[in-house]
Amino acid sequence: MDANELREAGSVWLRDEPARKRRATPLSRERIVTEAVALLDEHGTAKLTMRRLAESLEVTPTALYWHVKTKDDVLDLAEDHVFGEVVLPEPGEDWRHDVRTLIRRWHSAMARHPWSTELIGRPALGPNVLARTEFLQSALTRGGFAGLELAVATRVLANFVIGAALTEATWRRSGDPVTRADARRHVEAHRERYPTLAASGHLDDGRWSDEELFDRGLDVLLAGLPQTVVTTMDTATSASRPT
Amino acid sequence: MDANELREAGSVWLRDEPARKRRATPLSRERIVTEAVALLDEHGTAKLTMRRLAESLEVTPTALYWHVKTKDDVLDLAEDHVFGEVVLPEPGEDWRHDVRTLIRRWHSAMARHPWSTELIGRPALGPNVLARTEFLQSALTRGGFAGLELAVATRVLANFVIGAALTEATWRRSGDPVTRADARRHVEAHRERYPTLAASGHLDDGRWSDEELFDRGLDVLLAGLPQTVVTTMDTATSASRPT
DNA sequence: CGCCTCCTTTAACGTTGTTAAGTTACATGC
DNA sequence: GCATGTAACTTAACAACGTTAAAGGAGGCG
Repeated sequence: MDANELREAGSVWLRDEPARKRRATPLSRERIVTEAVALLDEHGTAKLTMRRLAESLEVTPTALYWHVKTKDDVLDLAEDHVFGEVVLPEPGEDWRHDVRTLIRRWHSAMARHPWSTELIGRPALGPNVLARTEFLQSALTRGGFAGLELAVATRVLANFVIGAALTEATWRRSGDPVTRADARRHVEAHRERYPTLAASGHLDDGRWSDEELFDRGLDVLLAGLPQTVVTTMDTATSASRPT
Repeated sequence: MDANELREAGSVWLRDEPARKRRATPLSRERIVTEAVALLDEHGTAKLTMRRLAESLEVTPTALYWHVKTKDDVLDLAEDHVFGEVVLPEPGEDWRHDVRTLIRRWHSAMARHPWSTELIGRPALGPNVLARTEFLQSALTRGGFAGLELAVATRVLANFVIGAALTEATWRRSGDPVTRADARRHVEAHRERYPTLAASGHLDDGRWSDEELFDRGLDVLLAGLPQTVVTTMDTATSASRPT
């Protein structure tokens, strides 16, 4: 900024020498992603621009484009980075345990980076995503799932994690200003329209922690999965099928 | 565009009279939202700009700002519009049936407008969203859920719908170009890294329809919900709790 | 010394959301 | 029937954004 002014206004002697081109630690795809994640953690997706990202890296915006084709690339890489944070458990003898800890770690990784929920809409076929799916499916396979049941189980679990992360992020975001209190007041003002909602305290804050709700929800899923092999004779009474 | 050229170049007589300001059907918040939804359906979120929206309504971009405070307002309204499309079932005697049809309709509404999954991150406390939550909670209450269990059940179901809609939208989007085939080829090229994935055909296309996977998943959820009242003595053995 | 490749900068383009200030059409009060 | 006011819209402009084209310097190699 002021460096620019100097360069234009002053005489030769006052100008600082041209910024050296070879950086001490040159830019790299990895450094870009790391910094992007940091910025996203701090300010969210809306505030991440190529210019700000470049500024944080002390580089011109256009320098990024040598390492990365487009901004979407950065976002894709950042998203995959989140999945890279979930370390896969050592497969044990209890597949339920494995599934459970994987799901928990996955969930907590997304909770650590709430912006990842906004980015998950984009085609996610990065290596870390695939590795995680592989682990999940292999654990379920060990549990006796196959074919359609395997596909259903995979999706149920994945959908739950993603939905939970998204819900919680939204919940937390709308809790910042008066929005939350507003909604609660709105519900109570129209009690006749939302009787159950008003009574259940659905909008109340710390009534139950996200973690507890998530864990109990995971219990529900695992209890509902048809247990064809490991435990026979159980909840196999797949619910009735009304239309 | 050419109207502009005329106005500048030609003499007074060649200029067309200034566009009359009072439109036949004046702009309104509702018309804006309707048009926005149509554009979103057609081109997705990335292509929706205030200028394009204005153009479709045959109005100057800035005209929108009289009816709406910001672009985010438009998106919020569009999102709530989607929820408005899911008609609440008539509460019957079978709460499971009610829950099931509500969840199904909710899911299909989001599937009809895939862009809604990208927008669901934003604080969603619109009237239609609240009405839907009220219905869901009241049905569950009739089913005997209360307190923590009610909260858990609500979240599990909501998370499932949201996660499913998002997953399916992503899946469909990444199926457009060669991306999907690329991923499959990548998995098969590294078979040693993804043995289960390669064997299960997780990336295969129409192996099972989204609808079937969703319905079966819903079965799992309903089967797993603790049935405290309707059916006693069941899955209450909440699974083990490893860390 | 000259050349080549890697990495970065300077400059610029078109597009975006949004604001400020006008301008017109119509309703109303007198 | 005329001024006045308000609702609805336009013109003009801004800063910020993603991205491209072109140039230029640093270091390695001949």
